Amino acid sequence: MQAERGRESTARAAATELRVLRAAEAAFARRGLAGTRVREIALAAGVNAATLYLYFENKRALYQAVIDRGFRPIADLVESFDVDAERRDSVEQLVRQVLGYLGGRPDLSRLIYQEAISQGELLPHLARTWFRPLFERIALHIKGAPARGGWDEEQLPLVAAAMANLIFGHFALADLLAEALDRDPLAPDALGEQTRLVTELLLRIFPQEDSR
Amino acid sequence: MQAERGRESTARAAATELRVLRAAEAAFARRGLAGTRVREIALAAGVNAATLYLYFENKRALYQAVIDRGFRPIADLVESFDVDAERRDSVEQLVRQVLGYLGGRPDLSRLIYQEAISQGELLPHLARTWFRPLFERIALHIKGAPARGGWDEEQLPLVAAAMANLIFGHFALADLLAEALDRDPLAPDALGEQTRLVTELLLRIFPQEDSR
Amino acid sequence: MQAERGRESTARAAATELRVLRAAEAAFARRGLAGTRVREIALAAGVNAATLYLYFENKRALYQAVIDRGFRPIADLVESFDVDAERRDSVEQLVRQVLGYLGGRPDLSRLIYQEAISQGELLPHLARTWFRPLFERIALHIKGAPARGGWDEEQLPLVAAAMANLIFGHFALADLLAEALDRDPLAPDALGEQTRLVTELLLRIFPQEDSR
Amino acid sequence: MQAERGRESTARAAATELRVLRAAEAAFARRGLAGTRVREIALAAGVNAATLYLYFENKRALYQAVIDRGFRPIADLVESFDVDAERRDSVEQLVRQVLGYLGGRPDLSRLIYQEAISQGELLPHLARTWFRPLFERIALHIKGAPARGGWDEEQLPLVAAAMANLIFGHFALADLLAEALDRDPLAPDALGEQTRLVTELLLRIFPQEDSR
DNA sequence: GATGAATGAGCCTTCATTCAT
DNA sequence: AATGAATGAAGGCTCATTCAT
Repeated sequence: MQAERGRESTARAAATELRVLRAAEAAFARRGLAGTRVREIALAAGVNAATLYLYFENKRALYQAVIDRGFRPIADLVESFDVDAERRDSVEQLVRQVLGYLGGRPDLSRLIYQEAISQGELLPHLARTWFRPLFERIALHIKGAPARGGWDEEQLPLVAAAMANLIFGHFALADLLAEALDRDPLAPDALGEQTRLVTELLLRIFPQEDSR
Repeated sequence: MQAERGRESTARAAATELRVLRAAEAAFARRGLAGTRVREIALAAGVNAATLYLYFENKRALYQAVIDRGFRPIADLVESFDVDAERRDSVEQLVRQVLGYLGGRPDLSRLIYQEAISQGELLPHLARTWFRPLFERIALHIKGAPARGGWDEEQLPLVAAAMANLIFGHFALADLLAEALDRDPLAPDALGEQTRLVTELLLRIFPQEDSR
Repeated sequence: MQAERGRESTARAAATELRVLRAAEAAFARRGLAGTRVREIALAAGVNAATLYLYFENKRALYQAVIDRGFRPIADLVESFDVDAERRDSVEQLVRQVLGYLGGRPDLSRLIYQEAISQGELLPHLARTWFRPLFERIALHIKGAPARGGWDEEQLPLVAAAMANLIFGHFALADLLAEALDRDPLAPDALGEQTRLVTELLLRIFPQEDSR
Repeated sequence: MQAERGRESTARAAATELRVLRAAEAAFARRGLAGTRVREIALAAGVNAATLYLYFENKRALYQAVIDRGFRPIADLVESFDVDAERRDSVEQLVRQVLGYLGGRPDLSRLIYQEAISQGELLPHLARTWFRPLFERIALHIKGAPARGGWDEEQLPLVAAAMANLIFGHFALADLLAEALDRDPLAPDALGEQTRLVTELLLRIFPQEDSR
């Protein structure tokens, strides 16, 4: 009984924490750390504001937890990038995978821009432990391509950064694009087109003989 | 005398208003409307917080004024885009011009993402009066290119959006890139390289016979 | 248990709300809505200013609540006026009752003049739902008196108003009278005399054969 | 020239000061010292807020000046009360004179209640230098009447106070009465009736053989 | 585990007041 | 004489956070 109750209780606690994390992710992504109210997160999570403090020391700690939770999967994805995946199929598949994940959680892209723009305290950590490896991996990939796609070596980091902007920006700017294009950039068909578009762009950026 | 006195007085007021607008632009760009404290703007502008209210009805009105002031020049720039400017020189020159302007005021790019991400009230206005024409102009430009650069007609809007991300994202993410690349993306040499990069990308995206 | 806890909790909240209402009544009566500081109410109530907002939406709502709470008993009193109470005993008893109530809460009389003088938003409501019936009841009473006390029908409303001034003014002007008469008009003996005085005045205003 | 300019200037200054005093009287009467804003007085007077400080040291001094200016005529009126004026004509004439003056400046009555209710700093001064003599004079008048109108000596001060309430209250409560009676208590005909009413009341309060 | 009640700090805004012109 | 520009000090209200229950 005691044990079961503990288990139940633990399960309940975990569920509550998850609800809080989800609500916090959405709120922080939209309005940033300073612009988000604790009560608003609590309301969206369906709990009392005081309850948040059972799970997180304070608002900042919750923010940190949101970032950690949100970006671990992305770090894993980056880890799995296969540098040798040079055929078109592979590129398109990879793009589809990445866009698919980001499309399902557009708040992550928003968080990146939030952090970068507001010079959040987590920015250095984010930049070094995740973006730097990502850029290096892309640069490595380009280097492996025949004739480096025609880019100078010193241009490679900027090229990598441009690619990141291409991918994440689509989601971060989704609302702006929706308004300007009269179309929802997060709808499945739009995501499909965006996948084709990015794939095509990548191939133009890094032309590969064997993919033609 | 009377008139001059009035002019002097007006001049002082105008100078104060300008200082406030500049300080506000920097602050809003970084932390958004909700995240920015009025006192912090006042401090940065070197005036008392109460002084802000001599020039702007409230924080929101100041925000609006910042947006209006910041984006009018961009709107003018868009207006002056020459659709027939198809030679490489022209493209590079245009890119240099745009990046030069944005590089000097990176806060404008940040404001765009802030507004888009936080779904600000000015977003629809911004999207319709400025981004939509911009995208249409770009699409028109692509259409005029031989074989449309190989893009389907329905892809064109997304291509235009991608270009916007490419250009503005560089500035919005500047701090993140600085941290990840160990290099200041706003430094003159970096801007120069970015200009070359974007020009090259544009030419790959919209290949033009006479530029080869 | 659950219920009791809820009741306890509710009891504490109710006690706090009551302390706030009392403090607010005293402050508003003295300095009016605009002249009263929220912090000063909170201080008098022994709570933090933020606590007020747990119970009332804003200062105006608190003011409204004070008025509502304060005047309901008076409205009930008016309701219970017995038009046929014509004997001297009855008149004196009624006057004693009214003056007794008002003497215990002189802030209510002050609130009336505050509202009337400052043209508060609640004035029309107060005038129509409470004063108008009061005046009508008094006029009815006079009409029932032999020869109407000698007043013309069209004078009756003004006579009723004069009586109201006679009664409420004593409390509203209490501090002025204290200073001018070197005597506390709210002390029990002064209230006793005032009761005799008003009774006598009423009988002169509305002479009644059977009361002589 | 110089002198004339000075004279003109002085005349202009006096006119400005008067406009300010009038605007201040209206505002203070309605909302009291604490509830009245300096800017609002300035606006109503048609001058810049800074101009007020050319004529009055601060808001409190202006308030004092308003009180002084407003009540000097009343003090004079009290001074001129003729204790021996016992015939009905005389009483009615006096009442007409007082009500006429107060009816033309209802803000004075409002100021009295404001000061008394809010325990203003000027209250003791007002009470001792003006109300006390007024009450004494009335008491003296009553004493001189045959059989004192039937009042005990110790009741006389309260009787005098009641009379004051009767007279000033009509103007202080004017807005409330207007709403409750559907009639403007400050209109000429209403003032006429009120004069008759008060006269009649006075005669009942202080019956005089030779006036019958 | 969860919450209602409470609060100190701080936010946006307004106020009375000053001063250079 | 008059005012536009400016500000220190509140004023109303909200926020993140704590704690008894």
